[in-house]
Amino acid sequence: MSSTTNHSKEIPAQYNPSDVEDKWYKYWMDHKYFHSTPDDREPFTVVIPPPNVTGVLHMGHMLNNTIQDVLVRKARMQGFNTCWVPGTDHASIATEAKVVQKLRAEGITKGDLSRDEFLEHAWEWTHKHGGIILEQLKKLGASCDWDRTTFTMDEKYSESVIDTFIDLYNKGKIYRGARMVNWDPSALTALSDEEVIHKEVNSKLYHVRYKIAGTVDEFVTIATTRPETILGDTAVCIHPDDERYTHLHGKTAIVPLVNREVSIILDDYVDIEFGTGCLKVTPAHDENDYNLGQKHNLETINMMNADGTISAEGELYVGLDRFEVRKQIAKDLEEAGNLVKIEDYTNKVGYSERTDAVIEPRLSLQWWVSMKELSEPALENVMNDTIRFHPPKFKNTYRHWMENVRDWCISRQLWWGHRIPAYFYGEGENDFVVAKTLDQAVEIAKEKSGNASLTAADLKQEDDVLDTWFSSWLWPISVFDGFYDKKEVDYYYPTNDLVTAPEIMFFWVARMIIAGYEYRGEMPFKNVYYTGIVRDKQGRKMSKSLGNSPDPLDLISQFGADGVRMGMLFATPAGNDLPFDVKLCEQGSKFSNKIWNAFRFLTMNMEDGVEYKPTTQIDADNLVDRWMLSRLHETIKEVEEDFKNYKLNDALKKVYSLIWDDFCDWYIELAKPDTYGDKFDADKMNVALGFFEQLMKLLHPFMPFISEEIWQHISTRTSEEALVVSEWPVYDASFVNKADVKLFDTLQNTVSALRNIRAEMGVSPKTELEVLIKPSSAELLAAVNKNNWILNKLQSLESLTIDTNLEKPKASSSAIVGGLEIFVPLADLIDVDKEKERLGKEIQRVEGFLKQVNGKLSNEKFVSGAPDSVVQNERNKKRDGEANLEKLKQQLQEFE
RNA sequence: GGGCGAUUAGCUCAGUUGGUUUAGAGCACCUCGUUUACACCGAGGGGGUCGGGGGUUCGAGUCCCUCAUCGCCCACCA
Repeated sequence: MSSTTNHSKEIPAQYNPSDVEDKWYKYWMDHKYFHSTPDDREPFTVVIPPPNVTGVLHMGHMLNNTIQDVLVRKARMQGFNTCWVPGTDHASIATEAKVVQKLRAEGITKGDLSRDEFLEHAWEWTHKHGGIILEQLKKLGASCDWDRTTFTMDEKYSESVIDTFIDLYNKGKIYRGARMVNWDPSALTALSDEEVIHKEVNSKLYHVRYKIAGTVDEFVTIATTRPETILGDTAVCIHPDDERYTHLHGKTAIVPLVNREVSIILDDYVDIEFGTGCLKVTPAHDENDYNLGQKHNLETINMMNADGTISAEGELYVGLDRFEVRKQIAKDLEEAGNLVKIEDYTNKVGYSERTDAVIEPRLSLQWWVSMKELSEPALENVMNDTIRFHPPKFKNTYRHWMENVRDWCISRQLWWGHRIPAYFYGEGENDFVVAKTLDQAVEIAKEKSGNASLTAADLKQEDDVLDTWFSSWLWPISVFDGFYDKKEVDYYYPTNDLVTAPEIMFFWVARMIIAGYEYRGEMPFKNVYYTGIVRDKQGRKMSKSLGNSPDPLDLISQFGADGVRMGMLFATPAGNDLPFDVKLCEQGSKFSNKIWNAFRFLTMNMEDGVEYKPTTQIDADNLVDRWMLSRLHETIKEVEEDFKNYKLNDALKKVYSLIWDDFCDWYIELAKPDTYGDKFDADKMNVALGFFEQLMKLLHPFMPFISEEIWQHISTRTSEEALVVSEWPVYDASFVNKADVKLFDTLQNTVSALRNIRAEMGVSPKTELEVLIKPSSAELLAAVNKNNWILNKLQSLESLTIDTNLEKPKASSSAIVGGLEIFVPLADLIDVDKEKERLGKEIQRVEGFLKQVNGKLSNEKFVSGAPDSVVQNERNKKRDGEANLEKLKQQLQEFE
């Protein structure tokens, strides 16, 4: 395909992305451009936030992975040994829930199956749906090293998870203990604090009176939102200083319905102001109550089963669901005369992140990671910017969490995941050992129990698996097999950029940092880029359940991957939500088409049989070439700066504008041959192609497919080369000529002024105008004279007179641009009223401007207080403004 | 209840340490236009007292206080 000499081939006016995107992805893959192995170059490493293995691509993934790909592709072009590791997460609870659901649809309940049978189903499900999402990422253009695809339940990876558990246990950082946990009665497992979502709900506050023991009609009234827990009450609590209840000190109360006599305890935990100032205590079903129970030695009545139904210990309503009981017990309390009133009440209730079930505080024996010490380096190194957050505002959130970090509940009563390597040899709470294999466990158990005759048959492994995040916190290390083979991890670690959503800052980011310092003694990544949330037009988060998310693959087939990437990036500063609108993708695909047509146009202007070769050797005598080169390098510099600050959308907008506004609207327009039917001369074409090539390089990280397609057409290259691995443009200050940019800017404004006059006067662009220009200096005269062809080319002119001693023509339309006074005599065409209106508007504008300037200058304190340069600048503004005003007024007088 | 962050054109956002043209961009809107790529285009235009109030300063969209609205995170008030 290299610089074909037959250019007459028909190129369609519409760019069709699907024609080229699959082709180039395959090409990149076939040439192994995404594959990385350690070498002498500096590495640039990114690890993907592993999506759920059975998940499907949603808009959040699109945004997240587009950003990663932009960063990775740019680094690759800059010559880094770039390695973007893809993979998937086993997503313990989410995947297990899906498998359970699927089995239920087949009439099988989880309880009917053995652990091994269930896992067989789970693996089958995983193999069937697993990795679909990775295939979808390829459509987006993600340049991952697919040879490194990792799954958190791969054999080696799993080994590292288990070894980490054992290591932390041996260090005393993991312990087993009975605590109040967040219980998900639907998934039947404990959850970490982070997996609980607190939602504000409208509920009821039930006021219930408990009879004082030994009295006939003395009562104490408590307030509760969960009346069903009355069944588990083992005390009533009041504040010791509450004078309303002094007479109850030392008394006991009767719990309604169950008629249990419980003591009235005193504790300053009670808020006298809240409700009735009197609290019922249910130690087994509320964390605060549990603490009170510990303190006051209260009995615990576990009145609820794991699935949220009432247990035998509850005595009443046994087997009924908690919410059923809530309704029923209110009625029964009322009948019994114990219900005082029900108030509407708003409070926060915890829900399971995965199953949306209402969380039940539940006393149970779980495994915990002791977090305080582990998290210290992780806190410090984010606060001191060793690890940089983008945007930095998230440091606050991070600090707040880290400073108040609580121990991490890592055991889950599930089967899908890494099974905890603990083995029990007895019934006691501490009759267990932690070991990598059963054999090792036997040995340790013999020692710990003092029973030398223990055998493998006496040991029973813990049923629980580990929290998914207990495996993914090792991701930046374990994807390089970093626990067992240092070769790769020493090269690739620490990784460079992590791109993820702020919602998993605690689940994942913080914990990876913790694990990084614990196991590598170093940060896992240098930068964390937090993306926003993709929302619909109404501001709602896009989600499957709301059905408000477009299918990413549909979008790609409609607008092309390039168009969709553009659409996502255009409106996304780091950390800000993205209000998604397909119009943005449409804008992206229109941009593709614009670029395509620039290419098409150049191709149409190639002579058959001529070999063209893009060059960066511009025509030094041509202002337009020098201007375009300056603009290119100015933009390279700005884009570099934006990348440094992770302002990808700003970088993209600058590249967009450079291509569309500067290159297409001005450069190509001015490069067009003078005469219809003529082709470009070869030198001019080669310079244009040279610019185009540089532009495609700048564009490539954002729109990899169309840029590669065009590059392959225009560049001279060997068959092994590709844009994806070409050299990123380097800023060169010597190519930026400020004077050229300014002069060209003045000429652009001159053209705009003439267009404005035509538009306002209703003069067709084709009408040939007589134009007179009066430059304010001899230098400007020379410069404009030399480049008058630019005006001639962009405007249909009958004559062009440039003279510093110009006589102002009568009855002309006029404008002032930079140091140029422009006159267009339009004797018969001119509409005097319109011209007066035009001038009047301009005079008004300049007068308003001068008023402000004069206001400053007439302020004695400004003149004496402000720096000289600022005052001088205002004086210049005044001088120029007044001169312009004078000219405008004269021009207006012509018509009076 | 605590903390953080926002509030600039109809919409989405830029606006670096307060002082280069009486605030910029894209989209949307209005007018004109098929001129040698592109109507998925070109040209021109309208539109903002920078959330309200107060303060610091010669000077504030930019700094401080306060109020209002919105968003996010955290928290064991039943």
